[in-house]
Amino acid sequence: MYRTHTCGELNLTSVGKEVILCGWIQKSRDLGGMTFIDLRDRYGITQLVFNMDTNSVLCEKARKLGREFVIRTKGKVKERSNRNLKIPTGEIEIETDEIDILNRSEIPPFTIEEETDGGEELRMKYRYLDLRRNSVKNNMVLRHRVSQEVRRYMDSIGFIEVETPVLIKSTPEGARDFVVPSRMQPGTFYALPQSPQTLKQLLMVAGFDRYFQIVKCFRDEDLRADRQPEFTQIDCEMSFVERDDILETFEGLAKYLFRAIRGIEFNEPFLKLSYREAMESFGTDKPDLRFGMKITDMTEIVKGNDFAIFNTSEYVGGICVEGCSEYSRKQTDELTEFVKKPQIGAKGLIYVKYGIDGTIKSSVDKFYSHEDLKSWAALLKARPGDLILILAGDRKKTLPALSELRLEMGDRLGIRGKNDFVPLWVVDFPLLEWDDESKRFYAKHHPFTSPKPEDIHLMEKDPHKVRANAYDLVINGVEIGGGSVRIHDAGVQKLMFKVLGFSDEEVNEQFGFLLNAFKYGAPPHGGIAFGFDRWVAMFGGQDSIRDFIAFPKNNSGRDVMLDTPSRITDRQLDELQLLIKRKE
RNA sequence: GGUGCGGUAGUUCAGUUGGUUAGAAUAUCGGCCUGUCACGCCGGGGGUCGCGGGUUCGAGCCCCGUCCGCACCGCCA
Repeated sequence: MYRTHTCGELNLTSVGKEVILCGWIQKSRDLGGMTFIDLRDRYGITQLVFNMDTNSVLCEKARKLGREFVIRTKGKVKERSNRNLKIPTGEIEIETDEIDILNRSEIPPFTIEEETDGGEELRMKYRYLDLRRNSVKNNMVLRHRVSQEVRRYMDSIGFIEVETPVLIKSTPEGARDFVVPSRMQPGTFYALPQSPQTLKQLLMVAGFDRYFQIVKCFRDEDLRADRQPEFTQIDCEMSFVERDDILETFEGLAKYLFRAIRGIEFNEPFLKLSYREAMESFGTDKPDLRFGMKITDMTEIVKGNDFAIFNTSEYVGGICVEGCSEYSRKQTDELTEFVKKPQIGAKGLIYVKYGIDGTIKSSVDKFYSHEDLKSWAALLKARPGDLILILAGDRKKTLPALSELRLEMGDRLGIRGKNDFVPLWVVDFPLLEWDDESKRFYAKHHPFTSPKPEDIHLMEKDPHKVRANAYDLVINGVEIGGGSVRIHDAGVQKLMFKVLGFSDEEVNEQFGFLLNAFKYGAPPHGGIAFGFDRWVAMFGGQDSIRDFIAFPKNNSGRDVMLDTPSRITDRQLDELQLLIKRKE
């Protein structure tokens, strides 16, 4: 046998066994008369011991092994005289008879340890070394486990996994497509799917009824810590359902995963919040409900005094921060700086400190009486000891700013616990969104999302008001998934394209294949897609998805290990009949 | 496209108002060390201060440009 055991499995019950282990040198400790070597593989670390008295030749050989050398070693399992209870194999060691050096290693550019000294850029360049580290390796194992559990559960409730093509058709709606030139039809291009949306709908027309796929999707947009140009979705679709059937099915998946992966039980149904409620109470369509601190509309109560900002603002809103009435001037100044950052964009911050002794102090004492401030406190349900923070301005900017402020205060108070999970459904999104630049409506979700039946009559005369049969699964302020009931009626689909300003020719050219299919008996259907990377990162307790992807791209979409995107040869360009337009 | 922060030893960082030979830790190399497991002790080597220009008697430090990285805004149906 090439190896008999891994480096993670031997313990006191194995004492006396002859074993063969393979792995990488994690570290060696040379004490002169004896040398210890930590041998590492995927499964753990086992200590090898060499003694000058018993085998000086081998001991000298062991001393010369460098970090990350790959070796194969034979020896006998021995109980340690000094135990290391920090590792599972810490009660035994291998008394070594033989070492084969399978491969040498250069000195790695960063230390391959739990707490590496390597920066992110370097780790990405040498990702194959970074993946040797426990924390990153464990993330990959977690990812594997989640995908296995998804498949197990989806299969158990009758969903079948179907692979859809990766070379598909570009559509100008939505995100930018990654595009692949065709050699056989020069001048034409495939596009990589932003999601298999239309294909899964065709599978419904085909009668597949319950489909899912763990699938790569591609979007050529700028990156973030939680956004990669290629990412993985759990893509799902089902037929003969209405909205609540879909929500129930995938709430089941979510609950199953939380139980299987984190051992967390959710006995109650997930909260459902309408888009409108979410915006009004939390200033965002993906509220973090691990803590309260709801936004209160103060527009009316603050009007009528001489404070011009409040009188002229379209919207005034506030949050009540428990137990922060003793915030110092420095701290409130910091918060003011925070809301004035360009990304937040508030003009200023007004505070009311409701002292523990019942006194009220505010930054607008000149304009409002004690009674006025007391009535504000009552509206926000503030109690002595609380701090009220108020922003004013355009409703469209102020609510999101309050949302950011709320999250900031949540962080400061330490009430966004890494191990707390609060899922909810956000429902009844608007169907359409007005774009000022192109002076037209865009589908907020996508053009196949059905309007709520009771709102269809508003489609042409009041498109703003039409609500969609669309929903997001939000956990801890992160959009984990989103979907909708689709349009399966040709008339409604035509109306939708009309409102979006598509000509018949455009519709036909871009979506003809789908509308054709709908002529042949499309069942009512709907579905959802989950951001797999985000969900895994959330289970792993982190915000960035990068360390849950084996070989991620950097901030500017570059793979620094492969050093790509990169140029192709002139010959390749010729075959594709492509010319590169060079800037002057 | 924009904003902020950063780029100094293999690595992570410090570097005072612009002023001797640019430091620390760690890694690495050599020596000593028989129970280490963050081994310990002694010693050594290691620098295009991202790049280009400017100001100055003098620039790691100030100014301009540029490249790269991270976070965010726009964008992400």
